[in-house]
Amino acid sequence: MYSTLQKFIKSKTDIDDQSLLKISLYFSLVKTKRKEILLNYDQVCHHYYFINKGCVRLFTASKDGYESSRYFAFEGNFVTALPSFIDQKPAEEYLQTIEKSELLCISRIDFYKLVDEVPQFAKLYTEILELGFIVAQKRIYGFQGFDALDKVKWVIKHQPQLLLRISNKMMASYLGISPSTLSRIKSKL
Amino acid sequence: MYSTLQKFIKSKTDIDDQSLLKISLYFSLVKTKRKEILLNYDQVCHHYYFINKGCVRLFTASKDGYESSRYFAFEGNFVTALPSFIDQKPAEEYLQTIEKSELLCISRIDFYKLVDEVPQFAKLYTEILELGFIVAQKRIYGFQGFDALDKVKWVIKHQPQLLLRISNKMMASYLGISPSTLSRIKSKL
DNA sequence: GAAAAATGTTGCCCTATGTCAACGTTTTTA
DNA sequence: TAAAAACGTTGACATAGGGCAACATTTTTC
Repeated sequence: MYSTLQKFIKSKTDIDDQSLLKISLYFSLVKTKRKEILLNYDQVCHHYYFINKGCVRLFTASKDGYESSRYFAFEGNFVTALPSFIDQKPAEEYLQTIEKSELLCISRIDFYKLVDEVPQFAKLYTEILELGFIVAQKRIYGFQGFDALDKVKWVIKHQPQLLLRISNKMMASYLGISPSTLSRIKSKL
Repeated sequence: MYSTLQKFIKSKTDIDDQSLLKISLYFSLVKTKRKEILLNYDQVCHHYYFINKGCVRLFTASKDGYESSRYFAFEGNFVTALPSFIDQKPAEEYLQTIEKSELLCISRIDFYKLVDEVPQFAKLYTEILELGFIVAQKRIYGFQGFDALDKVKWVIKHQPQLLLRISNKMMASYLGISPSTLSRIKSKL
């Protein structure tokens, strides 16, 4: 149950087995169906998730139902609605599984407790933040000034796995283009 | 010289005067003209800057000279090309003052030394990362799916000071719209 | 495994916004 | 402070990509 998580942590920091076990035991297993909402727009986010299996999507929806996908996290990665998790304000975004998934869930309280008590976990958190920041940067700036074709090419180059696991509709909402346009572009590649 | 920096640090974490002084002494003063390049596209970023006075812009330029502004930092804030600073790879972006400025500069080596040696500084770094992440998020997602008018309104609401200190041209390159369009929109507000 | 629902594709038309150019205004430089 | 350069504004025009609808295909549900 904890092997993927432990492998992930070991890959990021030098850690003894005892600390690793201590960390692990704060995580509980959550099994979900596909399209299950983990966090609603108005909710404050109290959990961090590690994905053992499946895929989690971070997105928003405008009043008229238009969805805008922000981020997709797959096996072996952490995901949460970080701004809400940090500030404890309403998320203004949704967390949702897009496949049947197995998640390891830790409460915010326990998470920050580990950050305080286990230096390696603090280091891990710093690396998650650094990496998150870099990915977010690449995402914004990778797209800035791009037309639809360039965006698709960018994803093919930098996140090819997305195209394989994500529906066209979600892909389009991630790229900020319409499904029609995405469809037209794909037919010309 | 260090008073703004020290005020900033005190506002983020509980710290004794000795640690504060220790931190301060690693920073050296850099005075710049306007439009001075602090970091070039191909360079690896070795410094973190705190802005005592003035303004620093983070941007990229495509081969044909089109500039895309990423971020503007003003008095009392830290700024660097973080992905390059973290990974020590070429920045693929520029750092530039847009006004005559006074910066406090710390080398990457000293910066991480402080992160290791001064717990409050580590905490400060975590907060900078958290905040940076949140701001980057708001930036991406605030703009996603917006047309030009919505983007301008978003900035008026969330970063009104930008409109006062930044030229239309830079503002447009920040919003990802043409100066003409920005000009037309402003005339209709 | 049949019916229903969701998703993907494609054509037609339309709008927002880019490009270019002309001109006025402000800022910079010497 | 005068000349040059950069910037801002506005009009005419071109075009990428959105909206909608019809139909095809795939996925889900019972």
